Amino acid sequence: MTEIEKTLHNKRVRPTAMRILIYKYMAGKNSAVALTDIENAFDKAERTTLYRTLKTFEEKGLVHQIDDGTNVSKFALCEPGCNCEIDQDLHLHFHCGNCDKTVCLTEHKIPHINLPQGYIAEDANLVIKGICESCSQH
Amino acid sequence: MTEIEKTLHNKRVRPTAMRILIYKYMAGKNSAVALTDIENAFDKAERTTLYRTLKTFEEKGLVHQIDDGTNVSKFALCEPGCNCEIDQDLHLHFHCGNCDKTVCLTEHKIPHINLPQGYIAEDANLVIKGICESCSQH
DNA sequence: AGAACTGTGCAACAGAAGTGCATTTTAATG
DNA sequence: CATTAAAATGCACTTCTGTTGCACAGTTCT
Repeated sequence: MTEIEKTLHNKRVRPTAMRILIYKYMAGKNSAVALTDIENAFDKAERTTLYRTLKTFEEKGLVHQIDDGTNVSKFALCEPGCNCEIDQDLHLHFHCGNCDKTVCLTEHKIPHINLPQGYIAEDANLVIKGICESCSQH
Repeated sequence: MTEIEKTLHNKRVRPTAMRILIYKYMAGKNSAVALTDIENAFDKAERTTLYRTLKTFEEKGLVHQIDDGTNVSKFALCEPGCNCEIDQDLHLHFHCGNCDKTVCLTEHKIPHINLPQGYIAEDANLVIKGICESCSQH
């Protein structure tokens, strides 16, 4: 049993061939991926399978969905300690307008905001847009 | 010349009948509107016209586009003093999961975030999700 | 082996966003 | 006021993402 199979198993996700491939693919990227990215990476892949796989991963707390403002949902693996399916891990995300990549800044949590009277916060999404580390060096 | 016509004129937007209607509609709402909302409000309206009208309004600084995480673009009128087409007015937005409305909290600016070395911020989007004022009273 | 369940593939649909082109409306000018 | 150029509008269509239903394949359990 490989590391990845163990990880899937720990999160109660049956480690099928496809799921392992998808997990491996995501683990190899340092930025969030869109469904279409995975689809293009393996040309044998079915959109539906990927779609449902990502949903399963998300439900089981293996990945989290990111809305970076591009109107395309992105996904990124959760950090080892992250329990975002129970208690949200509200880190912020950075979207580079140059290379179009979105990365998690897991060390940077969303600051607490005082809302007006009557408003109840349950979730938050903060995306910073600009130029990322590798693009700014050129 | 009405107030609205003056406002459009000041922003170099030709005040056509449709534009005045759209502006009036948005001014009457206290929450952000989607293109579909306007389409449904006037059944004579053409999607394309609305689409391009909103784009024009946005370019000329009459409205700002809001990405509230619903994957549907919303728009809201800019406040009188707002010059968000030049120098962004980074207030935050609140999306209510109950009534599905999105509102601007113009008094609440997005706090400054210290990014890691090499990252350059140009824009930011912060959306708080939860229960809004009027929904929490029931 | 057979039953029951889960995962996968195919086809199709829904909704939003966006484009090209012809026509109408508006503003500007003589 | 008639003419004309530019801007706005309406219509038809395309593309892309997300989503669902259903049938089939693969897995697990007894």
